[in-house]
Amino acid sequence: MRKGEQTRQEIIRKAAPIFNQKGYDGAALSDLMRATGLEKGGIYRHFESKEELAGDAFDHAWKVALDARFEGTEEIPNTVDRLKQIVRNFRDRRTGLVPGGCPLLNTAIDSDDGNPQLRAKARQALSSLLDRLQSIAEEGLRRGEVRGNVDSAELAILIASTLEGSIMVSRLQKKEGPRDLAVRHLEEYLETGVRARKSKAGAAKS
Amino acid sequence: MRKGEQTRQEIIRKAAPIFNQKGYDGAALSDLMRATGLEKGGIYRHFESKEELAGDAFDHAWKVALDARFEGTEEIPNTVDRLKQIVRNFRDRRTGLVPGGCPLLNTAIDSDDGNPQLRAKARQALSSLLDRLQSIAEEGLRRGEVRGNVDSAELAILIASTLEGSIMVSRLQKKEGPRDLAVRHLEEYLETGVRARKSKAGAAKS
DNA sequence: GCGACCTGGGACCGGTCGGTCTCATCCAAC
DNA sequence: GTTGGATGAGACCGACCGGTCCCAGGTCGC
Repeated sequence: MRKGEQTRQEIIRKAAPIFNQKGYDGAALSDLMRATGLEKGGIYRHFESKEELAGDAFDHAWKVALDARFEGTEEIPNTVDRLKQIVRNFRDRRTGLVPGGCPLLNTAIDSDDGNPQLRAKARQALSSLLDRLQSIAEEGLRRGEVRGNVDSAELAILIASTLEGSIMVSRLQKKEGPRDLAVRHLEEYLETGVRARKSKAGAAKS
Repeated sequence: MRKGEQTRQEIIRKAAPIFNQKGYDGAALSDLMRATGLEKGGIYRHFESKEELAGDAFDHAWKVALDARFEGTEEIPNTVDRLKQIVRNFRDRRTGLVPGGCPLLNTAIDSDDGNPQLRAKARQALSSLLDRLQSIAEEGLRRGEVRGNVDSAELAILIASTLEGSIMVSRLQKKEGPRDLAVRHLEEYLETGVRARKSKAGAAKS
């Protein structure tokens, strides 16, 4: 049972870009066979269905994306600085990502009408992103680094949706400008609308 | 040549929601046959290929969406107020739209890897939206209603991508909150970061 | 009201889809 | 070194894909 698991992971790794680029319907078994170098039987030995493989491939792609976006941010002490770095990571940390653009964006649109299983995975992925952003904002609120009138859940949604939208535009235009613009806009917003004013710093709570 | 054109338009109208919901690959001829009530031959009489039909269906869906978003804004004298109303229209003018969410967002993601013809249409659709927003911003700059340091092209991109991203999140969560939040955020930004300060009003150019 | 042509039905096509099954081979534990 | 289960190949399946074509019937100009 050792070689098999290895092959299984290999299939997931090779299949993820196909699903991310072509979507669920667009990714034919023949594409997956070519990408993995396996015949149909070799693939179906490890997965019950195309849908199961697509689900695992999405999980993989999303984990890679999420890791890249939060890479090197845990140790930033100030929560607003941490959020700013996460935003910048959308622009700067792009190596090693699964090709085809943001898996969340792709899968959300792809599974919009049908495929409830993939849709559930997309919703869960969005939640995982929002939860991490929100908990940082909440920490900032507790520590007085974030202005008291900021709603942490709303801030998380604003950051995520602004970035995702700009990624869509950037990919469509094949230009990086829109994404970079969104990053700058959010940086400015975090500075002017979220970070606690200096006069209040340290005098926030305790 | 009269009845035929009528049928053709009917097919486009009926097919648009199918393509918008299921995507190009996901929309099978059998779906289109069911939606239109025609047999295969009846459809292919009016279109050379599925791709041509998909293109026309997208054009239709996008026209409807664009009209709704700019509806009742031309007559607003102040350009910043006009932009604010356009932003609000994303939230408020939703009747009569082609079901399945924003056609631009859907088609941009759908055609991301392949289908160059649909992709070209999506790019063109984005341009049509950005151009209209940008020209309003430019008018505002000329009239001194928009702050001089605002880049009209960047403002257009920021508005479009923020709204599109929030629409994706809203559709995924099946909640309207994220979209409404983006509308509020943009309204505030237009007020605090775009509208010319009162002290300068009237003293802008001539 | 006739005739020509426009229109739509539906059988038919080759290809490809996702999925199954059998069998040879490989590998690993003993 | 043997053996039994894990592994992958690839032929095969029925369904359905997008697309073609011809014919019956409807529509329209005259």
